[in-house]
Amino acid sequence: MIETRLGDFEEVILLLVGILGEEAYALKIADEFENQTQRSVSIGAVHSTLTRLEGKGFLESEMGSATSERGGRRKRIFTITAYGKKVLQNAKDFKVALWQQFPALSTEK
Amino acid sequence: MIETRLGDFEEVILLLVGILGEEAYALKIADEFENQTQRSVSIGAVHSTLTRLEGKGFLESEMGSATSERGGRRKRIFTITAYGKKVLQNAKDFKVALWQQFPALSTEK
DNA sequence: ATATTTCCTTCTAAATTGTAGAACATATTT
DNA sequence: AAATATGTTCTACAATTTAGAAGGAAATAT
Repeated sequence: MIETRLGDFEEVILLLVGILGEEAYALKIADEFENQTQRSVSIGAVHSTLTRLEGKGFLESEMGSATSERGGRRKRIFTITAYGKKVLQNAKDFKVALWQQFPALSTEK
Repeated sequence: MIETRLGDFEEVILLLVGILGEEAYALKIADEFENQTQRSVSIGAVHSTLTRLEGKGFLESEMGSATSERGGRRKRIFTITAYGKKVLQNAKDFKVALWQQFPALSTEK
C-alpha cells in the first residue's frame, strides 16, 4: 500500500518528467511547465521539488554527458521510477473516483 | 482566467464538500475522507483547510440549526460556490490533459 | 438538578511543500 | 580573454498540511 504523500506541484513535476522522457532536466521541465500552465515558475522551485521527489524515491537522476550546444553545463537527467509511476497511478485513480461522485463536474472534455 | 492555487489536500476537501451536499460539515468531511482514502486525518487539518477555502472564495458556510441528536454543538455547514466549482473543473481539465500525455498511466480504471 | 457523555468548533503550534532568485560552473562565440 | 548561453546548487521565506488540546452545548444518566 502506498503511503507517501504527493503534493500538488510535486505531482505535476513528476508527470512532466514522465512526459518529457529523455529530455527531463530542470530547465526544460520549467519551460514545459510554463507552456502547459500559462503560469511562470522559478527555476529554484523546480529544482527543489525534483530533489525532494528523488529523496522520496519517485525519481532517479544522473548527469548527462556534455552536448555540443552553446551553453556548457551538463544536464542532470531525471527518470521516473516504478514506484513513482505507482504513486501517480494511485493519485489518478483516487481523483477519478472522487470526480465520479460529484456530478457537477463535466465528465469529459 | 483562474489564478488561485489549489493545494492537493484542499482539492480533495473541496470535492468532498461537493459530494456531501447538505451534510458537509467538518467532522463528517473528516469521516468521509478516511472512508475514501484509508488514510487518517486530524480534525484540525480539515478545519483549517475549510477556513482557508472559504477565505479564497471557493466555499461559503453558515451555522446550521441545532438538531435533536445526542451531541449538542451546532454544525457549520459548507457549500461550494460557483467559483469553487470552476476551480475544480479547471484543475480537473488540467490533470486530464497531462495524463493523456503520459501513456504509462492506464487510461481508465 | 447535576454530572457525564457525545458531537462539534476554535485555537495554537510545528512539519512539509511551494516559491523565488542569487551564486556558481562550464562550454561556445566574438 | 571577455561576453554570452545553458544549467545546477544553495539560501531563505511563504503557504499548505498536519496534529491535537481547549472550549461549547445538547441529551442522557445518576
